[in-house]
Amino acid sequence: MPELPEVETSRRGIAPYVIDKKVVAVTVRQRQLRWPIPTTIKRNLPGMTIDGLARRAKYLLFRTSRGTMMLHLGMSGSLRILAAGTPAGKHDHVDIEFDSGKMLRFNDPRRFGSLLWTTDVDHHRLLATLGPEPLNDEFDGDYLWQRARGRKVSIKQFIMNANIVVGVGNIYASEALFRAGISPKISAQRVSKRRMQVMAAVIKEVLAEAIEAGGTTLKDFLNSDGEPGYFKQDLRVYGREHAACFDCGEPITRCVQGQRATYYCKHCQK
DNA sequence: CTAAGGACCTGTCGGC
DNA sequence: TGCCGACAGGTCCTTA
Repeated sequence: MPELPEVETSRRGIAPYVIDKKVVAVTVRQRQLRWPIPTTIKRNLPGMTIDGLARRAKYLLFRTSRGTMMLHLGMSGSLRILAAGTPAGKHDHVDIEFDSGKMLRFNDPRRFGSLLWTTDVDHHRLLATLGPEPLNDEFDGDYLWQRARGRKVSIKQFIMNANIVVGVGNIYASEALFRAGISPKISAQRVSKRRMQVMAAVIKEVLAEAIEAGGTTLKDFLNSDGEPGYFKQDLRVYGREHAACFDCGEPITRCVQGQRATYYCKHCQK
């Protein structure tokens, strides 16, 4: 479910309900997520006010004067704002209740998500080595080209590497490569500087468009039960194996790279 | 250092 | 209907 656009959409959706709100209770029903939820959360969070809600890569950062709660949605996590006391269903692992009478509920069937606590977010090991945010100015074609020196890995796996650039998930990696006309299989070091400039531009474009489309998701976000696939109508190659390419009409190809599915047009992408 | 593969976990879908 | 394998929007860790 969560690519960067959806994480950003989630952040915007929940922000009004958590910022400047005081936590009155934390309920943990299942602490075995990607990592066990530390006891420091239940110990530190109640009584604290959420001073800010930021996003770094796909982590949501809930800032308090005592420390920061880091939340990652993993592969199947979702957040909802509900009235406090709403009965919990399957995979509703954590509730954070506020003095407003609302609560933030974290649901995650596959439990690849995580909920962590840190007093030093600037040096946290999971954040320290991350590459730039794709929508920031520091991320551009020159940067990509420079980082690709000596990299034999495929361009698709290269742009999905969070140490190079964060937030490019499996769907938008395929989508961006299609828009750039670049084959997902070519080695990163063999992509010219000019083409890397196109690469960076389309990554920004596709993520920005998806965040924009997230407005629709945002609306449903609070009252739906997390149906996936809001961006489906905009996808040009992802999930379209054998279907006709929108540009040339040739069938879309599916292959596997790094154990993840890749979709591309052999005719349009070289 | 890079690259490749396994690991974590549940749910759904198609085929037999 | 039941069973089984393949697959799913992430990413860290181990090994070579």
